[in-house]
Amino acid sequence: MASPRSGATRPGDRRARSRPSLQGIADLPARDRAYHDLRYRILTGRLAPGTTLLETELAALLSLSRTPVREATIRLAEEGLIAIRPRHGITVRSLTLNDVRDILDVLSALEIRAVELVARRGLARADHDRLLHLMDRMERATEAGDIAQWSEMDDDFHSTVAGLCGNDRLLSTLDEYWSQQYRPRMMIVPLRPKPTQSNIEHRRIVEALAAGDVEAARLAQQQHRARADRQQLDLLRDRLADGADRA
Amino acid sequence: MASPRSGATRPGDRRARSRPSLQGIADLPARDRAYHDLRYRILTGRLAPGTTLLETELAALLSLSRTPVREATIRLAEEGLIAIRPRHGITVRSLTLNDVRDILDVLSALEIRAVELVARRGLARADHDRLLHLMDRMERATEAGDIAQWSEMDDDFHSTVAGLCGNDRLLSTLDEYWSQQYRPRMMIVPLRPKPTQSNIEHRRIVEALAAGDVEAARLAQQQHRARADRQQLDLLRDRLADGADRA
DNA sequence: CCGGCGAATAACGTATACACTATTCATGGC
DNA sequence: GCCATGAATAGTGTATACGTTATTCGCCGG
Repeated sequence: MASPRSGATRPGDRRARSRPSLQGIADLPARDRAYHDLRYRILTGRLAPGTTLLETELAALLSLSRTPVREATIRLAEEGLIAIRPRHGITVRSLTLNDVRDILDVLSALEIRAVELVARRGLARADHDRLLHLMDRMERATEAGDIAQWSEMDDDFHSTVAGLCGNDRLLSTLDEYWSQQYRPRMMIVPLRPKPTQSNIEHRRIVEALAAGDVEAARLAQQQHRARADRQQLDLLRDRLADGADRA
Repeated sequence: MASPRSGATRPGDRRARSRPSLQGIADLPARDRAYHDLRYRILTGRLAPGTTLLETELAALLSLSRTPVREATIRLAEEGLIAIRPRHGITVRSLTLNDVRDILDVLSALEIRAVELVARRGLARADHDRLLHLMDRMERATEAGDIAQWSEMDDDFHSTVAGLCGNDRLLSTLDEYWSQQYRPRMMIVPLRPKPTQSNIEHRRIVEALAAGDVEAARLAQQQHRARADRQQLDLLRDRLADGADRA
């Protein structure tokens, strides 16, 4: 990513919301392999929230020495995925409902700004077509009741839009917060009702973008996120009601 | 900071926009001392933009071994203050006008969200009084033509407001971006005209906060930042016109 | 039986050592 | 004279070693 950050995130990836993956990290330095490997395990639940490991144990797990593992964990801690408590271990952070709310509050603010920037820059024909195509597919998935696939495409949609904003720092921070809400977001996929409202709102957003109407785009995105975030928090509350109070 | 980040930023500091300082870092671990020391030197210009040093040289400069210095530089690179180019050195980042624009675009989006949150939470009497007091002093400084002091209080004002938002992650990210624009902001202080318009806008913001009017607060903050950022970029462009094209 | 004090231990923070590789400089060929 | 090729070099990435200190466990006293 041509971002201000140093450590390569994923080579040649210009989009926020990179779905967890280990593609193409084989020849990266050990520190970056450790970072991506751990991030992947955390986001996919292979390292469950609450899991606590010592530096030495993590190093053994990854077959590395403590040095690159330390550097990776510092980065992951900065990004909010783990908590480092010296002599108590490195813990995969679990999130309370309030944590998720805070994360979404930042995420949505950033995404709104991204959409404003896209509207200001204008939408190229190819990008517009791509979004229209995506929305068609999302609507078909909705009718077919395939919420899981819809959810993936929803990520893709917002990621694609944000990716057009032209502000790498914004994308970088967006990606950081997106990572933080990835697990809770996945948790509630099976609970989602048919996202007909989201589909409508997506159309409104793209229309505003195509028209280059910054204010309309801001409003559409803001309302979309406000409603979607409220729904996500509600579903998460239900989900957390049976079980622990953390995700 | 009771933030998601691991490395102590400044012990017991609950505000964003911590003015560069080395208070109370004496007994922190070497890695954190290195981080704060370098950050301080960069923000205050003691390490000028473009300065390039090798890991070994930095370690010697700080009288530490490479390990804690490396960990500090990784963090500073993540925060956008330095660029690490292996075998070419660690360079204090200099910013183009476009960089500053990108930074301000993120910063203002975050600050707008912070203000919305404050409005939603409501303004305690003590905080309201404090802001009123600050605004009085800023207006007196304006009349007295003491722009430098006004600028400091302006930081204080926005920092205080943001600090009331109740979202530590937001504050953390806000602080990161605030650091990035600190130097360019300082550069143009001597060029600023009397900030009478800002003073008026501050009153509007606080009124909306006191009324708990989220939408009015958002609008007031948005307009304030849009105008102030535009002014800052204009002044910076002038400033950069005579000299290099980077800050 | 519980609580506090102290020694043992082990985890971490930092320093250092080592090996790899990118860069540079010099030499030789074109 | 310039470019390319190779060896020298030095900076970094990683491993490891070491010292400090927080935590834990056991023992003793209350």
